[in-house]
Amino acid sequence: MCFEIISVLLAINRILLYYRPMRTFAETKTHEVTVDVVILTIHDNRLKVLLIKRDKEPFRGKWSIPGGFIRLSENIDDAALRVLKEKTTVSNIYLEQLYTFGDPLRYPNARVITCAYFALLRAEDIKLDVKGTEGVSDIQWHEVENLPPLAFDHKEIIEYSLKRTRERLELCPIAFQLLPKKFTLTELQKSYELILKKDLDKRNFRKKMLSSNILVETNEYTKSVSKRPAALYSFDNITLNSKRGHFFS
Amino acid sequence: MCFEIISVLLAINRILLYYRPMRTFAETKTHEVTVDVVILTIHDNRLKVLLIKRDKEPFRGKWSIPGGFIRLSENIDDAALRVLKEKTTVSNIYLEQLYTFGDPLRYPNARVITCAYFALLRAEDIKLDVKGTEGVSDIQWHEVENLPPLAFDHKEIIEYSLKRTRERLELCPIAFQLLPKKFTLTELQKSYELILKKDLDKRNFRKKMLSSNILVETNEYTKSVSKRPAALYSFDNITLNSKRGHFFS
DNA sequence: GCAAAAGTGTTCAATGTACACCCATGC
DNA sequence: GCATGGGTGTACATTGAACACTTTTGC
Repeated sequence: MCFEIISVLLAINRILLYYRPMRTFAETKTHEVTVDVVILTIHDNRLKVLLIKRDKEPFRGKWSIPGGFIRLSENIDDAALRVLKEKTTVSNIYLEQLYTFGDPLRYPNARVITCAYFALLRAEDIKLDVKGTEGVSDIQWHEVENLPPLAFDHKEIIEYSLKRTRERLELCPIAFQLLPKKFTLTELQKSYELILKKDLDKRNFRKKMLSSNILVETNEYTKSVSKRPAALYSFDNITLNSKRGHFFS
Repeated sequence: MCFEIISVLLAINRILLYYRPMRTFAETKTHEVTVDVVILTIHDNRLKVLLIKRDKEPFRGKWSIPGGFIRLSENIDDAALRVLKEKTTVSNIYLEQLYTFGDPLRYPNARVITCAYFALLRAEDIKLDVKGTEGVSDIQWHEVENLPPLAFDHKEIIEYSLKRTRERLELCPIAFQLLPKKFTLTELQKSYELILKKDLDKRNFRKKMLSSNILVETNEYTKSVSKRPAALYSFDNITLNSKRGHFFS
């Protein structure tokens, strides 16, 4: 008898938890846990982050990085990948857990802890498509140097992802993940300069890249206007993977 | 009227949530979130981790790293510090968020996501005291090279903390945090060797340390048996802090 | 022929690595 | 006087940093 009452109450409990409005989160004894993914790419010689415009409270009308609640039976990496797949056509993606942000005041009227990830993508692998994404009125690339007002603590999260990307880049050539499959050395150098926020010496950069044996000559060249064509390179996955242990120590 | 019923149900809900047994966690719509702290030190020329013996299910009788649930109004760093303070007399501690582990199967019969931290402490700052710590039957240092069977995924968490400590040590001299306030160069070198798991050249090591200007001569010497006394050094906090921007990039 | 970006080597400084012997002390 | 760990310097290799001119193309 007692057990049946508790079962009924638990069932009601579950339903209430499911439909409770945001503002009651803080009144329960639990935290919500989300993943948020900073998606970076390089496009038009600019380092850009994918932002969505929120069409629901809180922060309706503000921009934010894509995210979502972690499902009960889903591990956190899979949740991040799911968020990523909603917005992109992923393939051989660079996705890394960044940091977990959990200030009690980061989310209004609720305790929401977010496990932040960052991903490096080729711009060509992105589909900018709002359809089917509930609560989103727009989706756009934004230059990281010129961000609009952001929801929650997403400005801090993006800044931290840039810092981490910079640290990673000093150890291994992850900038490839941001470029088209075939790229010129100048484009590669430019991507390094955008991430590291400093100019690099052209000859030293090329020497270092070419001596690392991770580049493959494609024997193709750019066709451009009024200048010398540039050699296109691609990225030696096999050599990189064999060096991964070294690059990532 | 409807509001009152909901209020009563929510109150019952809160009570039930508070007292529900572990096995019903997974039946609710929420995750539990904990912090776990890997506490490292060097003692008797060994790298050691602080473990507690669990006196409650799950994993009763197994060893685990100290941890606890994050309170609703507490940020995650504070929760980690709270766990640390229960076991130690902290002062100027090195505490860093490590990684968030959230495999659905890591915790039996519940979904518990844990935000792992690691801390580097002087052995002298630890109090090994079980009193007042509910659910703990023992607390001991264990050599990281010789761990007992551990609860949950704590073996993985410890291993990851060692990897991270190694990476940090290559960038900045955090090994100080593990040693007594006054130490010999040989002790410092030994701590590097324990963390990096490789032998270092004595002359090169001393040259590097002494030229970095982060060591202060105390003009004190060890008094030992049948050997030459060794100079004791301490750690120049001022110089280190001014270099922190550099050490941590 | 000119604008615009591609491509190319050498020199120097700093840093890391290898390596072997004398010193101070307690017993 | 001997056992034990403390303390010391040089030579070489590797890596990073500075620096300016020629080449190829489209117009």
